[in-house]
Amino acid sequence: MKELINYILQFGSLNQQQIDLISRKATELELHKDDYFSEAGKIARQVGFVIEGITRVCYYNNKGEEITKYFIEEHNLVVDFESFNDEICSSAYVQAVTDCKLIVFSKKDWQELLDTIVGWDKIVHKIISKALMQKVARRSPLVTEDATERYLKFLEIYPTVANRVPLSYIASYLGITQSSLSRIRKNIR
Amino acid sequence: MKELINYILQFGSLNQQQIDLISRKATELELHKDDYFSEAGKIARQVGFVIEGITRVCYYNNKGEEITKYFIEEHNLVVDFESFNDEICSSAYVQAVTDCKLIVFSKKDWQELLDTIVGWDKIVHKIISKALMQKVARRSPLVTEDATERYLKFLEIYPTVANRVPLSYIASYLGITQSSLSRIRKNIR
DNA sequence: ATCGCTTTTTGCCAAATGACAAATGATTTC
DNA sequence: GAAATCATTTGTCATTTGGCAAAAAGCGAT
Repeated sequence: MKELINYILQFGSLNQQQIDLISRKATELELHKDDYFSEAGKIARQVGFVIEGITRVCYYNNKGEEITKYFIEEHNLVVDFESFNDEICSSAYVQAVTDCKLIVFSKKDWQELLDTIVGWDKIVHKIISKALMQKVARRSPLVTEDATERYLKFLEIYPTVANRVPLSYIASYLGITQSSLSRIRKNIR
Repeated sequence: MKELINYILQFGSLNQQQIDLISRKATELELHKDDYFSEAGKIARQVGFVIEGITRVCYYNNKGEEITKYFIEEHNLVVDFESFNDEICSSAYVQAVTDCKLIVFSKKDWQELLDTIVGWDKIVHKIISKALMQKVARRSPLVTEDATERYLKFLEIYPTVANRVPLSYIASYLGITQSSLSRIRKNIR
């Protein structure tokens, strides 16, 4: 919980009363490897914060291949923001890649925080904007690189992820095949 | 100007007085093809709105190749948001790809709008968030596709752009070579 | 330890893309 | 309108990556 509060305080200040309110609304949630946090075709009902473990957002393309859109590491918000906010069906799955410990807020409690805490909306906006910018910053450079450089960038971008997730997830994130990635890994060492 | 106001009103409501204030702060700016709106190494000083023409954001990679990060079409905000907001040096160029007509706000005037118009910050946040989500949504799918499908997706994503910008810009946006793109175009018809 | 299952590695060959250079086409300038 | 400049297309060949299948390695359950 302290971790969540510290994270939030990076984006704005809160008094003790506000912090207590947030803490009271928060619930712990454990996910097992491969569990879904939210699913395509459903409406995201929770905002989560990853305390431990790695999650990913993935979808299926028109060939039925499973594609990893991005990974979400410890100390990040995990939420299908569009779906959660606008109450529209999601087009992607949010899945635990390892066993995970999360702190979650229900839609109702989240709304209550927005209504009660002055400046909470600004903090949330900052958090979301930063996350979105990070996604752009991580994705864009990959397109223009060859497979090896993509993997090297991946290692920079997600230093804590590479050895904790299946190779196939990384491959689909990078847009290369498993076999190619396997060969690339071999050549790098 | 009407165009800008209509655009803004999609994201929230404003009374006539507020609209007038925005209109008074706005300045017209014409850019010629290849002019820079903002430059790498400098701090972005203006927020713009594209009335006519196409701009792009580009940068140079470690091999000195010029890479187009994305295009900005008519009726979109054009601003290096991080640089403008945090007053840090930009790492990218914002450039007119065709002759452009923009409406711009100086940093000072923009700040005044934020201070004066209740709810302006929310509207801006919405606009920015939407733009960022769009960037993610446009970029991510490209990584996992082959060159031909990337170009087809490009045509869907930027239907108004394909025939108005140099092939080389599109190629660098898609992460393929000019020659390949030229061949792909030939094969599609 | 062994079996069954999944993930990763490897081999082989085909297809896609890149690199480089030359030719063609388009546009600007004088 | 000819020359110069820039953008696009095309040709040739090398390299990278993908597709497919089999082998090897890792892992959990019994």
